[in-house]
Amino acid sequence: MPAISSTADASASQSNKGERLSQRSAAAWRVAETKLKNFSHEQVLALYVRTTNAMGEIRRKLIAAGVELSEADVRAPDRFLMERFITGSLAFESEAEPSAAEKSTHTQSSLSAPFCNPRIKSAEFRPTLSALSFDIETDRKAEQLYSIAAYSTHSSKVFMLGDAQWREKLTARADVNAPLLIEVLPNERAVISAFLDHVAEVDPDVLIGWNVVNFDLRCLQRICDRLKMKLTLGRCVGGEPQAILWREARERGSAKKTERYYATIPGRCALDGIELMRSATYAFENFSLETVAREVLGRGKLIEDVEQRGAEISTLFTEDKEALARYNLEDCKLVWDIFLEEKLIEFAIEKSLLTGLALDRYGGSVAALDFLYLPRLHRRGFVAPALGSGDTTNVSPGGYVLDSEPGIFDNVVVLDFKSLYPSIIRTFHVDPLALALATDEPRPIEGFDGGKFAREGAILPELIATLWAARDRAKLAGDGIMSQAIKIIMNSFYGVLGTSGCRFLDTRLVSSITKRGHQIILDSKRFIEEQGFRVIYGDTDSVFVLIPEKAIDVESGDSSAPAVRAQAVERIGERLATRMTDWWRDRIMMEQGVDSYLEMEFETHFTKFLMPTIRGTDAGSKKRYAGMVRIPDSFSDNSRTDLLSENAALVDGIEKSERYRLVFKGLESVRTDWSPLAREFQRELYRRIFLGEAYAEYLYCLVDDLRAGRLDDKLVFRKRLRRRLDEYVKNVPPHIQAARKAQRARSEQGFVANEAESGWIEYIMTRTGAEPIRFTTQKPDYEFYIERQIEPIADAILGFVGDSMEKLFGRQIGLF
DNA sequence: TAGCTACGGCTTTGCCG
DNA sequence: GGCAAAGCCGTAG
Repeated sequence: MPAISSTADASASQSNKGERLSQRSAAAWRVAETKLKNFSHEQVLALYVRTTNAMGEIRRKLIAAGVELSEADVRAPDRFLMERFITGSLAFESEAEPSAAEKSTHTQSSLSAPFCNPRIKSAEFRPTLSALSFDIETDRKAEQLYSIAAYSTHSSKVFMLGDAQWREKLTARADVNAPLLIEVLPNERAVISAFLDHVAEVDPDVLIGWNVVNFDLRCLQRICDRLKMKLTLGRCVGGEPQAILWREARERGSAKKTERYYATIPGRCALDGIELMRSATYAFENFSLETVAREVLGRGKLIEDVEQRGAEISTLFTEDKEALARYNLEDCKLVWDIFLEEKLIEFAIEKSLLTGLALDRYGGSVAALDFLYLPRLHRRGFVAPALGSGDTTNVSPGGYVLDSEPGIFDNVVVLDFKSLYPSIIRTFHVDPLALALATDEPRPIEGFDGGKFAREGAILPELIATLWAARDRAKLAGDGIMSQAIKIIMNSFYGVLGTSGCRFLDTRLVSSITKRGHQIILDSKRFIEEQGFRVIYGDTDSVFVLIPEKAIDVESGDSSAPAVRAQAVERIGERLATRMTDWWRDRIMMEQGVDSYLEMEFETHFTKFLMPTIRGTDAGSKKRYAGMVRIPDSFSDNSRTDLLSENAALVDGIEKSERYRLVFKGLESVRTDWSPLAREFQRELYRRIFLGEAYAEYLYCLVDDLRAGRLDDKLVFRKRLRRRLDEYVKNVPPHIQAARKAQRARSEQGFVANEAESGWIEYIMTRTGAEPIRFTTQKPDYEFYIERQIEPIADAILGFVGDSMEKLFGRQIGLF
């Protein structure tokens, strides 16, 4: 049975333009769904808006466009069902299997309005949303509310618990020009009420914050429950401000540590900076507000010792409320400025309009594919398979990683295929519908693992083409946000097809992508070698090509100027990429008779490049390398405009010296579970060796300093606990030993589990093993750090310059 | 309120004798 | 004590 079946559509009945879909029973939904077919594009959009809590601007535009919206439309939390309506999948899924007659009939759906992405169709529905950033301060132990700070375009204010004396003191100081407005209130209830009034007055579309749902909102909710009051942060319905609706996240595996909740705030939406940045593929050392703010804004929190801030906040609350208010408000501002700087709300809107999912849905790749795919499928008269019908017995491979040649090289060029997987999908018509239709076709396009694809009728390739074009337009228009949002969605299609959570799961689809990728990378390597070049490495969609001096001599006319030679290398790289693209175009046309959308491009020129061996062997490593890239003279640092581009500078561990930047991939210096000592050491040592500088003295001094205790602040390991502490039974690695010691120490001191610490452990290695940094007085075991952190890093590169730790320090480093 | 696989390094654990 | 396997984490793409 084909994965996709066709069905005859019910013919259009009478128009039901005023229909309101407020009923909740499944039967009613189903009836309404059939009526949906008669709805105009705008009306369907209106339904969508309903599902996304009706952000103010969209709502106003729809109203202006003559679409009626009831209060109920604004409130309805049943987004999931509504999404299904829009995608047209709900009514069919639960029905019996279509008859043979139905299967053989391809009827066009009666949905007349063009049903495509509204953002791409017209800019008209691109909304702007008003925001309010807020942050609470509490006594962590007793969960007493200290203050709530709120920051928005029009006003900033701190609502603080305090008695009449404080009130007098602080009010007296708050003159008109002071940017800090503190309202001192006598009890928690009054603080919350004042805050709720403030929110109602500002009337923001979105509430933003840092872990805002699962910390600030949850905490406020618990306090409200204790006070027996309603947390009415929602917009008004019938004059009544609405309370938050909570839904507990479903448990996922046994690794889950703490419960998580989703918040529905009628008429508004809570956007969490952490989740949003994660979904946009930002990467930081960690996602603490301190770290991200330092990285993005170049400034951090107001309290110095971020580690101990729990205690400091309590002290400030009793002794210096103004300072606490400033701190509290500054956190709001940091969040606000991060959102502003990185255009996070705009990103959320673009993503939402592209995927059809609510603004505060951060993952949802499967649902996004449904949103984009199902309407198109439906319009062609086909019904998608239900969830769980895919065959999960066979697994498809992932990307192909070429064996590497270890060593230090000059002039290595990286060529890679632009969006390889999307371009494979596009070129070879990898698509669920095309797979189903291929059975009727005399000469389908060949895939892998039995996959064959029809030459006409594929949906996914068309979808990618549309997105691709939209992305090119966005890039041209300088719209990095849009471009990034599209890129994420395009790249998610492949992954989605390989999960049992996706209705289209099929190994033939996945293998036809990844195994085609294998063929492409392997044959590309062969092609380049036939051109007389050495390919020393490659991963999934890239090849690393060594450019010999001789070729550079020829290309540069025997120039010795570094800039001229670098340009020559670049030209050689560009030329290779172009030839490769052309070669594949010809070959694919010949073999399969389709147009190739594969495009190889020149990516990077490493003037120096290092490929390590697998430790303790002579074999070249994979997914670990370092290189030096020349920064052209004309380079000007436009601060952080490149954060959303392919290589976010600080994320990849790039360091800028005067004319070069170092790139580290996979090596210790980009691994957060290595000590800062080791990470800094690797950067410095590689820099020296790449630039031909002396390193012996540096190493001697480093070891000296370490043993003298001058580097004690760089010895802390930081590691995540991916499961609950008691679940580590098979193995108890060092970080777990440390975490258990910390847990014991805390309970002895009568502390409740520290929220900030859950899920992470910081420890050092001592003579008696791993010790939690917060609860140890032990001295670090310096020999451990020399042997296990310095030595392996040093030897990985020193071997290539005929040196080693042993040569530098003698047979026994310990005896030096 | 379900994207994927490939890979390396370090550690503990289990097994051998 | 020596060795291989398994567990765990973080990373590349």
